[in-house]
Amino acid sequence: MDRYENLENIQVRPDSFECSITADITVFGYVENKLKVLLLKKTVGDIKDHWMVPGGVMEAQETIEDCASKVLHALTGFQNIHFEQVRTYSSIDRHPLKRVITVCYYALIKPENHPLTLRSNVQSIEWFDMDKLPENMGFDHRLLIQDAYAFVQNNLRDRLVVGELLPKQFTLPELQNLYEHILNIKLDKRNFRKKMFQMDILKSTGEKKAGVKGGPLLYEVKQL
Amino acid sequence: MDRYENLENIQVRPDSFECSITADITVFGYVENKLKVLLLKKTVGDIKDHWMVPGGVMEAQETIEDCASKVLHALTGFQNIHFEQVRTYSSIDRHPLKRVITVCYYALIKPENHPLTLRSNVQSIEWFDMDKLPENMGFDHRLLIQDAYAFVQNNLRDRLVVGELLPKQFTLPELQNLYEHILNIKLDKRNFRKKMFQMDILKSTGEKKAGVKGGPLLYEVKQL
DNA sequence: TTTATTCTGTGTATTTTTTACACAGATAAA
DNA sequence: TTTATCTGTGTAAAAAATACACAGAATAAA
Repeated sequence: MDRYENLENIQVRPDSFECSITADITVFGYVENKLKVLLLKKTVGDIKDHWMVPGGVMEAQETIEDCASKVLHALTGFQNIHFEQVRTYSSIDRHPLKRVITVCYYALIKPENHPLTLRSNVQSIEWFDMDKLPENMGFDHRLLIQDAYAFVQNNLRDRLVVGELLPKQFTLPELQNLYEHILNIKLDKRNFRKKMFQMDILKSTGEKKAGVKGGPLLYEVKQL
Repeated sequence: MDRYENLENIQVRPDSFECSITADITVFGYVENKLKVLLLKKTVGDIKDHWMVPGGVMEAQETIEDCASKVLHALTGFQNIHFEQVRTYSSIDRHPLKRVITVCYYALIKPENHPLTLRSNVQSIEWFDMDKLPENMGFDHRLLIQDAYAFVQNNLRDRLVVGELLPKQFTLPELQNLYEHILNIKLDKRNFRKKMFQMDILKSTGEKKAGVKGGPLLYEVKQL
């Protein structure tokens, strides 16, 4: 006997089952030489007093990407943040109120460019060290962060995914530190530079960064 | 002025917007030394006479993965097929009848293990060469196939993603052909073998395949 | 049965890529 | 002015990827 034998609700119809969609964005930041994740507690909702990544429901007239922008802005004030899709989660009981599936994204930003403010509906918002995530996280958000982190690590291996993690102009040691902290490994200075230069993605500004011993040169990402 | 200023519908509520979810599965097959995609035309629905990948709506009591299994079985009869998530698409007008977002998967199967039959609601079902996809494809399914194909190629580079594309026991030349056709490049025989052996994923059965000149050895994938 | 044809299976030399490694010059701090 | 810290650079060694040819096995043809 076959559990699918008499299922014919394959076709999209006006009365097809519907459920809510949310976009969740794992926002990574890089500060004090540590990779951080932005988490918040809401003042309202079903799982108060639990930390979660920014997320919220999609509406009729928007794509999920529109929704992600909207949500990020509403909950953090951030605007024009680049993000990429990671994965979609659809466990049946992931949301206590009703059936909700969520499409997840990650974003990389530089916290000092985006000071945290308490927006409406937000009780607390904080950067957490990747290795010191709080115990009480809502929904499946711990899994979600894990997956997003793995995704970022993979992307970093052959592309340049600095995103907004560094200021527009940065030194090579700064870039290398970023890589080391995201990949969680130690890199050789000369080999790292060799690789970056042959990727041909950096442009020297000719200027030196003041206030640092050694007087390191400032670079920026080449625009295509 | 800010387009998001007075949006507060972030929170999941009982009356949050809902829409239908579909799972679409790009099924790749490998036959006659060619990589193929399984497409079908339905007898009912909104875009008749257009080829599309198997897909259908998710219901209340199932995850999207459940849905993908169900849909695949309903439309093709295939069962116990392994598939992986590729990406979620949410353009507003992608479906003519109503708002539908789709979560896409890919699967790799061996056509000769899964003969095509016309199931209910299916008008035609066929394997198409990857480089000879039909003109009249429904929805955004051409894009969807492109993305799935790129995904498979990437996976193949460092993992073994034979899926079900080959029989349980296969020869090294067969495996190499598969790689060459998926990656669309020519590989060196000796180097390919060297790589496979040092990946340590193959187990020799000790038997030779009959009916082939040279008497090639049969291998199978090592189970962990 | 013999012969011809086609396919499999193997090792080594060459090139390319990756890794390891140390010190002089610049700047800030003392 | 001296000291301490950080930047910037090249080369040698190791590892990985690539290029390449022929003998043996099985089928197909004579």
